[in-house]
Amino acid sequence: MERQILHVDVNNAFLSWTALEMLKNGSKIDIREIPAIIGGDESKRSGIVLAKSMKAKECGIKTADTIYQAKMKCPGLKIFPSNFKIYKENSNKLYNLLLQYTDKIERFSIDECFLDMTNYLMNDTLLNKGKEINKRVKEELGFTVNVGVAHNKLLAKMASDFTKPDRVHTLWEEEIPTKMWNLPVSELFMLGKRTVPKLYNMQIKTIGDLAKSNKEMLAKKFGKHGIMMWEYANGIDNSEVKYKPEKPKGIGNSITLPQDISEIEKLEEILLSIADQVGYRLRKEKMYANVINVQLRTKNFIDTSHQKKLPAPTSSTKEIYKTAKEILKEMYRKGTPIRLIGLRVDNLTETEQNQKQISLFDNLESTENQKDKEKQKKLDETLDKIKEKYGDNLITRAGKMQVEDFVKFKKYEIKKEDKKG
DNA sequence: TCTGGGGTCCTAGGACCC
DNA sequence: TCTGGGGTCCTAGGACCC
Repeated sequence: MERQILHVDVNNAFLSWTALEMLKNGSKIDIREIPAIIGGDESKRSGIVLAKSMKAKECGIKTADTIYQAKMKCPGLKIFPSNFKIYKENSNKLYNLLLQYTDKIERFSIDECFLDMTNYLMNDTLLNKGKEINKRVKEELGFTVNVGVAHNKLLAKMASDFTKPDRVHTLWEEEIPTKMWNLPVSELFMLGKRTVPKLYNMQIKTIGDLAKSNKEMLAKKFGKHGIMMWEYANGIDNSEVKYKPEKPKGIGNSITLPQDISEIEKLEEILLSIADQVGYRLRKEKMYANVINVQLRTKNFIDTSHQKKLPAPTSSTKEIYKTAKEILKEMYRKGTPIRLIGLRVDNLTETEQNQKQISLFDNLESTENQKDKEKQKKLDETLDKIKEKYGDNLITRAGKMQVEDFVKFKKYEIKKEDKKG
């Protein structure tokens, strides 16, 4: 049976939501009406464009431009910081409104949802439902959305990306040649900046060119990705709307340092505070990590990552940090200026026990070791509770030296702030 | 005054075992 | 002395998304 799919996409989400918040707080200007962007902080070296107003877009500003570039393109540009707490709230409001139409909703990102409306149309048409959602979001929530209307997720997503803002577009199978095939191939979902130039060299310039090209040839050249892009270009997508929240496959945090760091001791301090965050998030998910991964980015933007599989799954901050520290030691070349450091846990499982290890390892483990583990667990639990209550800003491990290290880092951050001001 | 941070999935090569 | 593949696990890196 034909499926009935909607894709709801908030227009300039971060900027619109910031605009609403400002208006709520008495602002006289609506930043949606002027050349404005939501951007990172240049002094923290995270100066990129996260969202832009229509007027900023008209200047040629693109998402992920540097703020420096954006300013050059548009003198007089207004720049505002992001606020993810506000974004999450608005995202939830949208989700709750959409729940009135179907419970089969996939939250594809903070500002995008897929709705499976099959069996939820109630004698109405899919297009009418899309129009109703578009109208109600605007009237009840105060921001606008684009709605894509189609028979699968890919086509619904492509449709919502047509003219913006505040529009409802269909993309039925018979409309593919007129509405989609004339678009440049770079507009197709999942075709990024690496693949597009390769296709151009093959004289594949529009989505239509791709649709009419040879599938086997693409498979040979691009593997699975080649088959997928051919199917997408032809509007083929059988994937389901994943409405049940899924357990994460991995959890990670990373930080671009306010200034390059070339001393491993300092990198270790930062790694500890990241391990603390990651461990906290992992325990909140009630999951255990089997793989620890450390990522470094040099001052010249060269990324490397190394990982290690653990003998048994863990959620202990201490163990995560211990392994991460070993990995860092192995991969870090003395004196290299580091711009970014990150820590991820992967291969997550829902149990602490690794079947293979139960009989072998646990029995062999000394009682001393077990006691230490118990102690660590208690410590993690206690610190988690404190974080829950007061936020996770100034809480760190209990070890005296490590606390000092953490304070040192905080001071270091503050010093950078002062310099800038 | 260049270039965020959070993810997922895929591929390729080496180690190791049979 | 020389010469096999198949399968699985592990790791590093790349590509893509928002």
